[in-house]
Order: sequence, then structure tokens, then C-alpha cells
Amino acid sequence: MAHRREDVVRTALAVLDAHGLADLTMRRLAAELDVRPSALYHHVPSKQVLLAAVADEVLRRGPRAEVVGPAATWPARLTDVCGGLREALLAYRDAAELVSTVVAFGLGADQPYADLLTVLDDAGLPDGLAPTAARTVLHFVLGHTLDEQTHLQAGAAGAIADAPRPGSDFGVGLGLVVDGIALRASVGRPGTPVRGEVDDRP
Amino acid sequence: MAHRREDVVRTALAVLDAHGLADLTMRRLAAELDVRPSALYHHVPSKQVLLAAVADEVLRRGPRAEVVGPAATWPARLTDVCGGLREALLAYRDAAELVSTVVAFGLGADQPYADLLTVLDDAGLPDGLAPTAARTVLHFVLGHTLDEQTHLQAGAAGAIADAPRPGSDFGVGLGLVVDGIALRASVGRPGTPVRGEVDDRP
DNA sequence: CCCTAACCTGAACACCGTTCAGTTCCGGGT
DNA sequence: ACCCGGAACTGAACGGTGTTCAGGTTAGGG
Repeated sequence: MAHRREDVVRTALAVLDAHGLADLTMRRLAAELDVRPSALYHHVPSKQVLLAAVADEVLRRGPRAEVVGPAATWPARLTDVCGGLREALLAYRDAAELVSTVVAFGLGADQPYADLLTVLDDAGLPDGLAPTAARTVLHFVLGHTLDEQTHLQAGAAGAIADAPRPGSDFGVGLGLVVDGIALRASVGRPGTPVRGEVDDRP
Repeated sequence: MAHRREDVVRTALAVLDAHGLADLTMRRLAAELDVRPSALYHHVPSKQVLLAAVADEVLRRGPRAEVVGPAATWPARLTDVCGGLREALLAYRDAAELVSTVVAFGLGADQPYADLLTVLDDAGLPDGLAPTAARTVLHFVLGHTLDEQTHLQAGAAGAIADAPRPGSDFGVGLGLVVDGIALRASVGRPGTPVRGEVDDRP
């Protein structure tokens, strides 16, 4: 059939979305491509690398929608980036879990951190605080969205008695972190704390 | 040999600490107990449940050191709880990864969230904000510590060119979140933002 | 027209979590 | 003293996993 690496990654994402991360197995993926499992190793050196590529693909397809322009205040831009990341993760089954582990083990998916750092570099934070702030925001977004997606899918299955997160939780929690950063920034001083709200439709 | 469930969990924790989560396998654990793998299923219904029990054991052994008294301000108590949780996770190899996944999938390890909620209930937050704030703090501590432990162990192995996190990162990042919460609290108003610093020895 | 390089097969290796019928063995009640 | 119940465990298997490798097939450019 003569597939290419691109086909493998795309099909892997399709299997992920349709059957979940636990069912994204090399044998299953090979069957979907009508190929023997060993053939996959001509396109990808290991499953780890494959998963990293799938994570990158999820983020690449995610809505990098610049809802607010580059002229907006940094809290508005930061909130925008976080909302886009969350939507990208919620768009595919188990994507939050996948991206979280890929990020945690440093196998790829560096774009979100880079994006956050770009925005925070314009916030006028004290020296060296921007990377720490970026990591703090990233930990929140990944942790929250993983939590949200897990409970969402648990609710979609038969698991009753599983209290779903209030839909506004993301915006509220993110607001806490953003305001904490704003306290250290030279623009957006306290007294006029920036109540960055995020677009939130389930 | 007549082992009990308690022995299994304790030995599992020892294997985790000595060889890492990837090597904590039912067969390996059985060998360590000088027993056949099937014997483990008389003490534990599945590996998932075993891992949850190990996570709980990690947290139980963790320093619930009440460095500050119950009479201290809530930001000080919150910082104390978070520092204790971090230390508990750093005390055993791969413990951050283990506890993070157990928490994320709701299989156990509820104590940290409960502890955070207890403290935040005294902060005088607007109605319904305390649980959201508790989850936000928990996501930060778990995410940060997982990151920290991963890079720590990557550095301990041969992986050079892996920039370790600055030791003060935890206290700084936590300070951001705590201050963001303090902005919403009726005690510890802005203008006197609480610079909660945490004990931080690597 | 041939040859190279990409692609793929078939078979195997060394693991993994889990199940289950049957065996061992010890402590306590009669 | 005897028996018995139950806890602990064995041995073997099942169906799965990621990965390796020698060899075969095939399409495209010189």
C-alpha cells in the first residue's frame, strides 16, 4: 500500500479518537493500515516517538485562533492561549492524557510552553519569573483539562455518581493564576486586577 | 511464607523506590516476595488497586509535619500542606508520577485534596470557590513535582544537557497561585499580598 | 533495463496482567 | 486428639504487548 510516516501518525490519531489511548496499540494501528506490525517500524523508531508525534498533531490541529489580536493586553492574550490549548485537548479522546505525559517526560509538545513564554515575556515580570510563571500556567491547564476530560468520559460511560466539574471551573481557576502573576507585573497592577475570563462551552 | 496484604503493599513500595514504576510488575513483585505471580491476587484484586494502595502508603508516610500551628494564617497553612505533599512525593522514586495518575483517574489518594479544602474553607472565599481553588493548587503541586522529579532523575542518569529546575521554583510558582487566591479572600487582602514562601531544600 | 531504496512480510523473543482448578498448611472448635 | 475451614499458594495456561531481524517485493530514476 506504500504508506508514509504522515499516514501512520494520522491514522494513529484516528484510532486514538475512536477507541482511546489504551486501545492505541501497534498491532491495532497496523491492522487499521492493513499492514503487519513490524512495518510500522519503518516509519517510526518506537511507540514513544509515535505518541509524541500524535501529541504534536493534536496541538497542530488545535484552534490557534487568535481571538484577540496581538495588540491586546498580556492577560487577555494569555487567557486566549490557554483556552485554545484546552479546546485542542478536548477535541480528541484522551488527548489531555496523551499530551500531559508527552510534556511531562519531555518527549515533545513544546509549543504550548513556548507560546505561554512568548506572551509572558511582554508582561514586564521581574527577571527570571516568566519561565516559572509559564510552567505554573501550563501545569494548571494540563492538570485541569486532564481532570475535566477524564470525568467527562467517565460520565459519558455508565459511571454515574461522578460529579462533573462545573463548566466555569476552568475560567475561574485560570483567573486565580493569572491574577497572581499580574500582582508581580509592572502592567496590570493590583487594584485593577485583570479578571481574565475564558470562553467556555462544553 | 504466609504474607498479608500489608506486606505486599510495603514490598511494592520498596520495588518502586529501588527500580522505578516501569519495573514495578506483578511478576517482579512476586519474585521479591518469593512467591508465584498468581498468589498476589489473593491479596489484591488487580494491579490498579495495588498501585492506588501504594500511592496511599506514600502519602501516609509523607511528612504531615505541622510546621506551622493550626492557629497560623491560612496562606501559611496552605503553603505548609503543599510543601509537605511535595516532600512526600520526592521521597520515593517515581512517586509523583504514581500519585498523579492515581489522583487523575480518581482511584484513591484523596487525602491531599481534602487537606487543601480544609485549609481553604477557613479562607473566607466567595461561595463555591474553595473547591476550585483547592483543585487549582493541587494541579500545580502535582504538575510541578512530577516535572521536578522527572528532571531530577533524568539528571541523575546520564542525560546531560537537561536543565534542572531552579530549586526555588516551587515556592515562587506556589506563591503566584496563593496570592491569586488571596485576592478573592476576605482575609489577607491585596495591598498586603501574602508572600508565602515554602521550605525548599533539594 | 537494471538497480537502488523504500516498503513490507513472517516469525520469533521476552515480556505483561490475569484466571482457575487443585494443593498445602495452620489455628481453633468439638 | 481429631477434623475442618479457610487463608495462602502453586502450576499452567490464555491472550495480549512492544520490538527485532533476515529476507522478499515493488516502484522509480539513471
